Amino acid sequence: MDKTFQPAEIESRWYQEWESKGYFAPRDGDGAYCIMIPPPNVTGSLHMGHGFQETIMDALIRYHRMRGESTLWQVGTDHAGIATQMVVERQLEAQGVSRHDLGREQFIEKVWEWKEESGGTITRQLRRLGASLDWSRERFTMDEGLSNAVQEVFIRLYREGLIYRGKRLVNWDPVLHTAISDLEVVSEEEKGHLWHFRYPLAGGEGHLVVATTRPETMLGDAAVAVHPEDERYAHLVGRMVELPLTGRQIPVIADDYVDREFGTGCVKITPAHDFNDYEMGKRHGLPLINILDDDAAIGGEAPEAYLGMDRFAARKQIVADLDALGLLEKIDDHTLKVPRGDRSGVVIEPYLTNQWYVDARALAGPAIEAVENGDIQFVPKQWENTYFAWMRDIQDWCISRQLWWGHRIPAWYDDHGHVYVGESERAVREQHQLADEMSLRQDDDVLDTWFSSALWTFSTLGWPEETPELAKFHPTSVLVTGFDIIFFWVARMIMMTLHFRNEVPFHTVYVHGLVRDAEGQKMSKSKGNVLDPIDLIDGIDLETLVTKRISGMMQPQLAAKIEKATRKQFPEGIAPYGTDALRFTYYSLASTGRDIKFDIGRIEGFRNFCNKIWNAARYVMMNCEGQDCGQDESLPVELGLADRWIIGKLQETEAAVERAFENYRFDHASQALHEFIWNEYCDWYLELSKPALGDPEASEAAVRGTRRTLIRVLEAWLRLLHPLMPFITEEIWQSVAPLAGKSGPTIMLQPFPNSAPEAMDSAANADIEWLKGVIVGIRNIRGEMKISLGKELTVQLRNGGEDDKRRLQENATFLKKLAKLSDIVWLEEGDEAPAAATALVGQLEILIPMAGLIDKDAELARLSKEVTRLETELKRIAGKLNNSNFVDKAPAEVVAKEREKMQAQELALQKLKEQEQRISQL
RNA sequence: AGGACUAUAGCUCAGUUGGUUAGAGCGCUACCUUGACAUGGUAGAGGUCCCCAGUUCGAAUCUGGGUAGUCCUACCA
Repeated sequence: MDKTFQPAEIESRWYQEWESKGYFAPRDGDGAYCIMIPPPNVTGSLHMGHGFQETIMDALIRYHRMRGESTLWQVGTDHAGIATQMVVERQLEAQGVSRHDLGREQFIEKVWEWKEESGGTITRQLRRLGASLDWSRERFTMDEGLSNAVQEVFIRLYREGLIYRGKRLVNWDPVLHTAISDLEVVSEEEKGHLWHFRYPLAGGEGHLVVATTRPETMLGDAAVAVHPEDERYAHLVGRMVELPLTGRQIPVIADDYVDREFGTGCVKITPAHDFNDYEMGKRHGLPLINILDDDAAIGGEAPEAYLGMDRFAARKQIVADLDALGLLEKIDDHTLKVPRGDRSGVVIEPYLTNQWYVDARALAGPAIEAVENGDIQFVPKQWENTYFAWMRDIQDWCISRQLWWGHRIPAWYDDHGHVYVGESERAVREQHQLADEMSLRQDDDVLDTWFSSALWTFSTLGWPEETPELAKFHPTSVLVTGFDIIFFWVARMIMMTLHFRNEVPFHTVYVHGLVRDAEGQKMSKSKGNVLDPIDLIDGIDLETLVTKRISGMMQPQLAAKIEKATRKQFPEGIAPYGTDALRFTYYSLASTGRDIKFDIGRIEGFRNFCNKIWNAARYVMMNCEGQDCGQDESLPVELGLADRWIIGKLQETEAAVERAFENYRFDHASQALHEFIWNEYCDWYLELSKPALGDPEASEAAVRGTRRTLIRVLEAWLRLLHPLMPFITEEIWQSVAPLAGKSGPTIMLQPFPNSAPEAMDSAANADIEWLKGVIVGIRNIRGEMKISLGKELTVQLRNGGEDDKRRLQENATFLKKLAKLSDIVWLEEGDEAPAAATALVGQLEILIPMAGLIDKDAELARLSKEVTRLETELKRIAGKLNNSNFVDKAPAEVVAKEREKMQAQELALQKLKEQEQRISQL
């Protein structure tokens, strides 16, 4: 074995082995366990958030696989309609070609080409993380099978009246030329203006003033509204005003939606270009006057003078024209929320179009109930509130997108605009007995990508066929996801699955936090703070990292800033840490919090942990390979104190890890393992094993017992650690297992360790704690008195009880070795004690003679520090015990515990004071 | 505007049902290349558990109020 752990070669070797041997596919087992991967964008690449999520799923999957369950981790990607189409369009653009030049069919071919070319990135990355996904079942939302499922669902919902088509206001992206759902619109506060315009009253005696943030929409105004109880304007309700620039007259109406306090209290109403105005328009029977075209330039029923003008140019023009007419009252600065498309970043326009909708309200009922009655549980539970809040106020879901890349809507129109929904044109003709010569035209639109991902849990298992996989693995066990897509995806999956399968898609939703950078900032390409998990695994030099971060940016002007920040944060680039260290870091961060700040310091610590594991195994192998380590069960075995202790501690750790897995507390699992392996197994057990193995007087059975414990405990914790650190555990396990009497081709398929409570050994724990106490006491004096470790000491023990005496007798060898002692003397009562530095373990006094070693003042200082500490502590306890309320009301055992504590501390204090006095007299 | 979450060591975070001397990792200080490991060892320093009040014998933990921050939902033209 190498002296340091070198992950790179080990990782690729083992992943290939596992995959080629088919270990990732479900095997027969007790019960089924299934996780569906939240499908990443097929043309995308993994970021830190993915890494975190995949790593958590892999731990769960490996854990349940080792527990003997029939385990499926379904892999797949989604087609990411808008994102992918945008990428391909941009590529074409670079060649000076638009998608319209190519035409729909050719364009889609190009997209498929791009998918073939770039689709491997994400799956390669998943493999690098060690994800044990069943690649043989890989699916893609645009696959034939999944497309069939999408079509089936659309048709059935349509026939049930749960999908309808309607002309409504939608969120229109004027650059992407498509409708998007409410969830795809992000509103951020931006600085803008509030323009005040005078609208003259028809008849010519005066005007009223309206305020607007979007002046250009005035071309489409259909009314001016005031509050019904607003006395200032009561006399105007029912009158008409002249709408400037349009030659139209519009009425003044009363509606209590109007806020009297805001602006002038008069609101211009533009039903075709504002969601609230649309609703008000419906209440008052106002006309919908569209004044935009698909590019959000002025169009529709707008006055000719403005036709074709871009909306923002028109805004300027209209303000200028009104000003010229003397109708501009004033312009105020105003901060407002501007809705932008989450993909394009452009300002979204409410725009009147024909779209397809899902009646979400109807589907929401059962979906709410499933969470209320516990069929589905969120972890942490608080996310259920988020879910309920959204579901109880759910809006109909606009599912049509004016894109080419996606599932085309299976609807055909005749020349009269009648719509026919069915599997194909032929099916539609047959069903409705339409003559062959009658022309039919398929709907141009495709479905929202989330429409197909909503079917993910069952469509990937073969639905609408009733496959054996569907029967076995559905409902799935747990969904692992971020809270940012509870609405987008989780809620919609629950609705669709309940409707079509009459069962939940999953029993548990584990909601994890979002990975942020070290400053707590969200990682994003435009901020230039993204980290590629693969770069943490393989390492990356600074120049490559900088280039990677500033290339292909939407806003190249930020490049300099990003370069500077990157050079500052990673002056040396990023070192290679390996997959296991990265994974363990993720787990250690997976607590219940919402934000996960990724600190590079953590991963370095866990890389060191990997090295520790590697070297511990190296030590064990050096001592066990080619030796008798108890493989022959018929030979006698004697277990020493340390052996019994570490076996017990292993059981405790196994129980803690299991509990952590059951509660999705991966941070607890990683902490328990880290603590056990480093602070117990390595720091103490391995050190204790050295004198045990080196003891010339030890019996063969005892040495065999130590070797057997070394190797078996190691073998067990390798399995315990495997779901979190798959590679290093596999590599080591291969050589360790045979010596521990285990065999098998891979650790992956070995049973997960079960805690055996009967092997926990409280007597051994107590003895080891005593041993540690004595050693630490001596080391402490050594440390503070600057006595080098090379100097062997003689210590004297005094005032101990029977237990102390026994423990000393049994462990003198260990004490000598670990505390570097030449001799230990037990002082009987009456024996003369020299001037010495003192440590206490319970009642037992440990004396280190000062002669020539220890400075009087230094020891006095040390003692006085200790005395002060004890006195403070004693005062606190005494205060408690002198309080009759405490003594009367607190549980007897708590009081007894405090009394005990006080007695022990008093005794200790007394001894230290005596010691202080004695030394000061020297 | 409504709601949620967070606040613990210099930094990143644990802290189960109220009773610990409030913990870990990283960082820091001192010493140490001893045969698994310097990606290491040993020892150490470091905390007003955001603030105020309350409940309680007892509060980092429970309740109320406040402050700061983050996020979500809905928005006033």
